[in-house]
Amino acid sequence: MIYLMALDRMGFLLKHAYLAYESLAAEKYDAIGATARECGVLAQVQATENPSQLELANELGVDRTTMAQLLDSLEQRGLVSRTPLPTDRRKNLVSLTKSGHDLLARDRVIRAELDREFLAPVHTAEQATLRSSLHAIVNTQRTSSRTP
Amino acid sequence: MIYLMALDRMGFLLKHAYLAYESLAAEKYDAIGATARECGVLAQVQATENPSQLELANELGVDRTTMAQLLDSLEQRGLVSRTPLPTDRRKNLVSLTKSGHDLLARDRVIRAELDREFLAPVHTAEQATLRSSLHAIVNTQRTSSRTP
DNA sequence: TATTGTTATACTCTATAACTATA
DNA sequence: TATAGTTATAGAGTATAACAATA
Repeated sequence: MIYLMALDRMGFLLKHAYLAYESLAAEKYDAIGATARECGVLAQVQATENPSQLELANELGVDRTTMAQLLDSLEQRGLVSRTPLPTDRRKNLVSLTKSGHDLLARDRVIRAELDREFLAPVHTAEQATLRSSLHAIVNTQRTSSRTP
Repeated sequence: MIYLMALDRMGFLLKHAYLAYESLAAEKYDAIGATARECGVLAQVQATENPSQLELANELGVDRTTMAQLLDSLEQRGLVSRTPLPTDRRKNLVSLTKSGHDLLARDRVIRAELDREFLAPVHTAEQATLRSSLHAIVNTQRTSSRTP
């Protein structure tokens, strides 16, 4: 009888694929003094155009306290600015600085190389499938676990 | 100009797919009083047949101190036993107890349902591709980062 | 002297709770 | 009274370091 190894389990595969990506990303992103995650926050700020901190947190699936910490660091390094919304001063509108924009340009180059290297073991034809499958899973889970 | 959202980044997709799986797994596995991860350890013990703690740790990609903690808990619950190897008493051979075997049988049922539900958003034809792609990535990274 | 396993400790990531301010 | 943001704290998961036993 053949026993299924833990190595073939979905949980193991997802965890270690994630860890492998993070490890490779840490190497590559070292050159620009920011993490892949931080660049993800910047990208979301750019895509959303002046989100509040809470909107940003909800979009990225993190707690607002975690977002506050991330933004503290990004702001201290001059990558984003926080501006109180005049019509509702409880909200901080987050926007990219010039440095933030510049960093995103460098991020794009690094990420292209990172993804290329990370996905190298997967046949070219299946790389898009991998991405779309993950996308489908993540979108399903995220939309079904939203609080009303 | 259209900006790429952070939500489409590989790191984000992998992380949240992993978190979604863990969240769903935590629900399902609650019924048997063990985690998916613990069942993965049991499965690896079964597949390897009497591994030492260190072998087990290396195979599963965790630190030996982490493995010691995992095994402490599994042993206390009567799921595995540790036996010093007579020819090298530094090594503990890990083996499944009857309860450990029984739990693995229940794990198989739970995992089938869990995977089915988790992979539901992915077309059936692409589910195997997702698994094989992750497998290729994880195996590549793991074998290339082994210490000699 | 090197290896296996154990224990104590520290670090990272993240969330919960309590607080301030604004509405 | 509810919401946005901040701060302090705690928890999970993991690794590093020091140690004991064995080789």
